[in-house]
Amino acid sequence: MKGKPTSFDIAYRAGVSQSTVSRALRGSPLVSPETRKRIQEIAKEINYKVDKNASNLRRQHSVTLALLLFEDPTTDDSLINPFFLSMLGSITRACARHGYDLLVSFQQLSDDWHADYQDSHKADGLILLGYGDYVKAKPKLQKLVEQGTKFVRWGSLVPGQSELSVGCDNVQGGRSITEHLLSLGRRRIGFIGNVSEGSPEFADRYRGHAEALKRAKIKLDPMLQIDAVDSTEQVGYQAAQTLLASGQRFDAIFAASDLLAIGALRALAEAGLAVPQQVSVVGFDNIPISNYSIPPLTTVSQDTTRAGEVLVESVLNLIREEAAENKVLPAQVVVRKSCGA
Amino acid sequence: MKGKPTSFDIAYRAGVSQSTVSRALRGSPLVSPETRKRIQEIAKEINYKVDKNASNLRRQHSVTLALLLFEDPTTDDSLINPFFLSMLGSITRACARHGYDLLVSFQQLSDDWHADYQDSHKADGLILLGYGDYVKAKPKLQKLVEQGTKFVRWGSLVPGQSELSVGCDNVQGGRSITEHLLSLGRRRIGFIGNVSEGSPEFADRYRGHAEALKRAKIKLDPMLQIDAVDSTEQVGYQAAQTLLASGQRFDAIFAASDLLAIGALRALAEAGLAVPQQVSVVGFDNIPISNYSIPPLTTVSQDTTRAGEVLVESVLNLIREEAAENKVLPAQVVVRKSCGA
DNA sequence: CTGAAAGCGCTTACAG
DNA sequence: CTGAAAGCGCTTACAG
Repeated sequence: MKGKPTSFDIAYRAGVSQSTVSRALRGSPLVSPETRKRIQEIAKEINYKVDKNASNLRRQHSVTLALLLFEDPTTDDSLINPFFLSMLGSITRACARHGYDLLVSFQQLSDDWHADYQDSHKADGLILLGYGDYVKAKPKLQKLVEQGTKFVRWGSLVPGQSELSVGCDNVQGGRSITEHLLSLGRRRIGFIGNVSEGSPEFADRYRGHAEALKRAKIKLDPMLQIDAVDSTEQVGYQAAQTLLASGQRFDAIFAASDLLAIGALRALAEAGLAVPQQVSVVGFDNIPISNYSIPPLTTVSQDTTRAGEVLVESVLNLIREEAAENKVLPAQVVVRKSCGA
Repeated sequence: MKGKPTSFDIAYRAGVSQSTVSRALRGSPLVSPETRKRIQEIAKEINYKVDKNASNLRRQHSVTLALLLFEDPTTDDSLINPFFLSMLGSITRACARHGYDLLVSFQQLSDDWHADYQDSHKADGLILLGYGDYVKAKPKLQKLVEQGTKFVRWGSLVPGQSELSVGCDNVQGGRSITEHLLSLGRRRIGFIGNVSEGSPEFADRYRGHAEALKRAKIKLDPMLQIDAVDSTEQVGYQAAQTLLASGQRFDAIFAASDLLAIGALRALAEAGLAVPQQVSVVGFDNIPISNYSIPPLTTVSQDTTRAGEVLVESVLNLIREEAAENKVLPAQVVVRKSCGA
């Protein structure tokens, strides 16, 4: 046989029509068990696989999802946020479970990705991860919704958002971890991370932090909040240095991400401050390395396995035109050494 | 307009034939500049994108590569080797540069992936990462080659291999890092990692290690080599404990991967041994976190950006039926604090 | 430089 | 339960 076998080759061998072959292979009930069995055997024997392009063209969908990772073009290759990377792992697995393929791509906000993926029928739906500044992304997302693009965004629920989103409960997570710190007797807690509208996740974590303080009747001191332009170790290091240099007293640091926390850990070590004896440090995300920092980091876990699953199910609902609603997943404190518990 | 626009819609609007539209959009020289311009404008205006399924079906290829990550099904989601993850990043980017899409999937060695991807025309070529035990994988790879599957394996060059591979020079990397350790006066160097045929990378690193010792006229002590069933922090931790418990004297540890080294660091810290004062520790891979371990890890860098590029170019060569040869990329020592330089 | 037509390999109404 | 036939939306040899 020259070239890849087609359904006609099988039909010929099985002595049936090509239609029957197609039906048998797609699991149609309109075919007798014996015929189906014979066809399946031949297919296996000659290593036949349905041509996806033909099948997709005919059925007008691709059984493929696209994962679009947005990223700051200024950051370098290797510094992809490990949190996104574990999301990628779980999304890949969730797709496989649902019989979908996963296309992965890095994008810039300016790119024409919606068109590129969905309009060209490369993917039936999109999953957006790490869109950068939400304020900038919002109008584009809105336009996508209007165009009927099937997509879901990973992130915080934002008032007035038009797109579907799945995220973890950042407010609750921030509240829980701060409550934990308070339970350990910490009172002056530095917060590293942006709290602007453009970073809804971080802002929500800060909001939860503030709520916990309020419930404990402790005044929120804005001097203890340090901006972090990005979620990297380097930025966390610098932010902690800024906090140190400010002369503010503090007995704990709540970094809005583990990467920031790990940077803070380094700055504190250099400054000769013992963690957790002198300063408790906690992060957010529970990325794999947080377990191996020195000391191991107390943090807030977002269940990435579940998140990947929910993300995939959500786009799938959109694709099937079924009801799909925004989801907020619970966040859980993971106590390790860095907080001093 | 109902449904997605097709090339016929554009042809109608532009007052030309559908063939001309297709040619104009594919950049055929057989179309006048004015016609092309008009067509392109209309396409943009009505948000037209070539249907990939139709195009691929007709052209008999998919302009897509598949990245297959093999993994031990027993390990949990989040523990994907960070080294593979950065490879993934660079492979994704390299694909984009070449105009290819990237399908990502986790596989088990037993799966029917070759069929699943290439035979079904989902991907034109495959990139294999982390195939587990090479001895087990070999027969399957050989069969793939015989079937004409276009794929490239990331890893060490193995005598008698039939498939195309791209890897880093693990022998040279192992030699260089050991030479570095020797230059610092270290003489009894523990090696953590398997050295069997099933793990050709690790075996090569050990071979380089042995070569360096030999050149320095130092006897290789097999008692200082500790197996590591897997490349994880946990396993590294245990292996270092085994080494410690063995009662062997050692003034350095060369772990075959950074993850193993980071585990060793933890075991040494617990044992009250100062790194690098009492024991030098070095790893291999230069994964992002190695820069943030305490102390920062001296390691061997595999240039993942370059590796991703070469991997993609290699499969592309195979696909285009051009000459493709096995590639070995240089490895470079990255000196940080953990070695005591 | 342009158009009419065949065909890529399927899926699925339609007819039996 | 099965077959003949149309058609998904392109690309490209063929003819002009």
